[in-house]
Amino acid sequence: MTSVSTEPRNTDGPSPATPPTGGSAAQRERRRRILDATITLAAEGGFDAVQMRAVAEQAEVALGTLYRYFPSKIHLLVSALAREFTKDVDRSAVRATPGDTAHERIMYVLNRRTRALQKQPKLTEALVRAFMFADQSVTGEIHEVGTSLTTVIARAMHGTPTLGEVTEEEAAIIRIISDVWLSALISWVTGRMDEQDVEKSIDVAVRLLLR
Amino acid sequence: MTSVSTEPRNTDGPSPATPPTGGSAAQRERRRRILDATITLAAEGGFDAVQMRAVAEQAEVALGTLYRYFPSKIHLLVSALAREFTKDVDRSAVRATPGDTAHERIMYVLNRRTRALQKQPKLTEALVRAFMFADQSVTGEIHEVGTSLTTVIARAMHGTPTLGEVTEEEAAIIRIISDVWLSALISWVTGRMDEQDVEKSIDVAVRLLLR
DNA sequence: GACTGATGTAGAACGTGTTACAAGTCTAGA
DNA sequence: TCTAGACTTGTAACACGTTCTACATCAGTC
Repeated sequence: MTSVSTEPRNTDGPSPATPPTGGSAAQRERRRRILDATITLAAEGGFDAVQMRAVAEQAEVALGTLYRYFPSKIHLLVSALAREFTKDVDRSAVRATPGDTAHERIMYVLNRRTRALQKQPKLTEALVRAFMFADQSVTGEIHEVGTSLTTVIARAMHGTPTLGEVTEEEAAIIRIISDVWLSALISWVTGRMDEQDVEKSIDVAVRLLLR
Repeated sequence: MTSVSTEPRNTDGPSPATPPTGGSAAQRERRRRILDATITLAAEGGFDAVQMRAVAEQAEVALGTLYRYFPSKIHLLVSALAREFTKDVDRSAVRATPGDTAHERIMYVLNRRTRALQKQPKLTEALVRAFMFADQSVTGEIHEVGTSLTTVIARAMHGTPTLGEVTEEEAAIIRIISDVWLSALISWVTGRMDEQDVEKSIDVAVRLLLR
């Protein structure tokens, strides 16, 4: 039912016309309201419920303004995902991850995040689908999400909030784990895996990669 | 610009109202024409160019008929992908994969397929995006694609066209390789990786998993 | 205080996926 | 052959992402 733009657009500037930190206080406030509305609607009804008119109305901005801030529905949802993930990264910087081995720590971090997402299936569906559908014009936001994820995994791998050097090999392993995690998440969102399958598949991947 | 349904629909029957092999000769012929038109349009203009009205026109069926055969654009594209992959599996069954080690054979198979896809970037974009965006209602077609992929990798791993027993561990490794491959393909489609990155990332994953 | 350019608002308009409907056509079985 | 039912067709209508237009507001400058 819902439509989704797939054409690159807004090619003359950075993807979010209003980046997270720039602009006046009123603008940052509008941006926050828009993302809040997005999360609320997505949590209630998933991807399809995030309708641009509904977001605009709930955030109390005009439709044109919404599009000025986020040039497409996909940008909007991926930006929302990036904001959520960034919160998580900040939290993970505060204290060491529990667990005696890299395997345990990585599983701890990923399972915690997985379970948090699974508590809000509609929201997760909306965010993950948007992430996967994103095209070239969303590169910036996608990259932000990817960075958050690898940072958190790298911290868990080393067991310290401060991030030391990461070797080539470790970086490769982390990327693969991210891929498996995202893949599992999609499978879960689309009903092809249940909660246990997700944890299991990540566990196997981590075990195979860290041996 | 393009719209994509994300609601489950056609919930009272199997996803493709007309499965690949059933129906009259005329129906199989119509199905073939529809998928051919889909591939042609996708190869020319990617996901956005696969417009349902255009597919119907080129396949010389009515729009309603198109929807009777494929209940949504996503079903249509994923079915097209499944058909292409199935062809590949059939081919891989004919002769042994070249290469002295499992690593070499897997890389041979995946690289060959990757390069084939990269020769038709628009087509690949359309098929991969549809695959990733697919929701619950497309489970059947998705599963078909997944099976093709794992079969081909399993054959390459063993080096024989006939498929012997696959251990739990091997199955897990194959799934992870599939995940990495699909992930890399998406990154390539969306311009976040180039050809070499794709091959490299798969090579690293296979090396780490088979050591 | 008036001007100007950027920003925001309200709402219409457009394109494409999807659905609905009325009428024609084909097929199996009596 | 005739008929019931399934299948096709052609076309209109609808929903929602996206774009466009005309006007209002606001911040900074003279």
